[in-house]
Amino acid sequence: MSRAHTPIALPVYAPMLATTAPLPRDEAHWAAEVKWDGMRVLVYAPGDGTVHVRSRTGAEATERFPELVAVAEALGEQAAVLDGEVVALGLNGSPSFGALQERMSLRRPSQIQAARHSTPVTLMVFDLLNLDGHDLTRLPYTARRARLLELPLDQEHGPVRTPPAWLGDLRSAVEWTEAYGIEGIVAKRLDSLYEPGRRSRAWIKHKHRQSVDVRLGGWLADERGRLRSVLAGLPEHGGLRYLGAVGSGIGVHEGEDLLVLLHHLETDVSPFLGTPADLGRPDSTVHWATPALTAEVEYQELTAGGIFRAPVWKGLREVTPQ
DNA sequence: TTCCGACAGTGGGGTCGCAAT
DNA sequence: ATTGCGACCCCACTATCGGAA
Repeated sequence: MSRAHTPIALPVYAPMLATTAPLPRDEAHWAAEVKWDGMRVLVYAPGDGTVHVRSRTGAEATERFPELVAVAEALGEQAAVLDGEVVALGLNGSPSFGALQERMSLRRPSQIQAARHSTPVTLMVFDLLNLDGHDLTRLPYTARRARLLELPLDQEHGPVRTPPAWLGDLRSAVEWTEAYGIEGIVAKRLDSLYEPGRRSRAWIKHKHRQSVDVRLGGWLADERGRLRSVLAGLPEHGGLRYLGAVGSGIGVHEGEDLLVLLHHLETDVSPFLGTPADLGRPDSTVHWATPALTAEVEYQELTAGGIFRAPVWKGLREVTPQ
């Protein structure tokens, strides 16, 4: 079978990060890629048949995704450092972060082996940082992409993909990803270099986020009584269906104002249908409120349990109906 | 002087796996 | 057998500080 080859020394890289910002107008100078909803990884293949996988923060992740040895098998003696995202496909065939979470959290080898079949993962490769020991980060995006696409990574039925990018057409990318229910896109400047460890403006992420008007049925306070987050829900069957706690986006001043309003509405009984389980940190105190306040909340998606993922407070609505 | 960029800290949802109960 | 909690993953945002523009 495959002979062991001499590994090539590969430098350790930190992944380049994207900035959240409005999409650029000079589309011709940009490419768009799908923003995969999974786990960011750098894959080091030194050319000796092995791979090393590291997470965004540099944590060792090789054992968690044993199927990624496919990278080494595809490359043979070639050495490379790849940047990509590990995703798991849900029942509908599109990437499911929930499905991936179970995979990436597994640590015991026996559990991982069992999960390889029930929850297979795919590596979506989008950048090439090093080839045969030669650093490519100083090459522009288009050149790195060209070198990447020359590699025999994308094999039929394999766990490794090199998805195509839209060149000079961000609008199509936005429409396509929107239509397919994909998280969003990352726009990348065609002439940009790879900036390891930096959150660069040469990469701009654009997400399709949801927005909803919720009722406030309570809040979580810290030890000193200050507002940590508000408990949101939607009216249903005479009560509130719990949607989650929202804290991000509430400024200090706004939080103080909000707390005054909520105190006037405080009640002893929960307005939520059933008791929301696992409310916040243990050192938070729970307060219930008559759900008279309406607010706008933005979020990424609902989890399998029907709870906000990445909720952000947008503000109180002027008028509360009813 | 003003405007970033980096960093630390805060808020959220979630999983596993080990230690304490 | 349960429960608590620390590690890690994902995410958005706030506040601050120092240096570049």
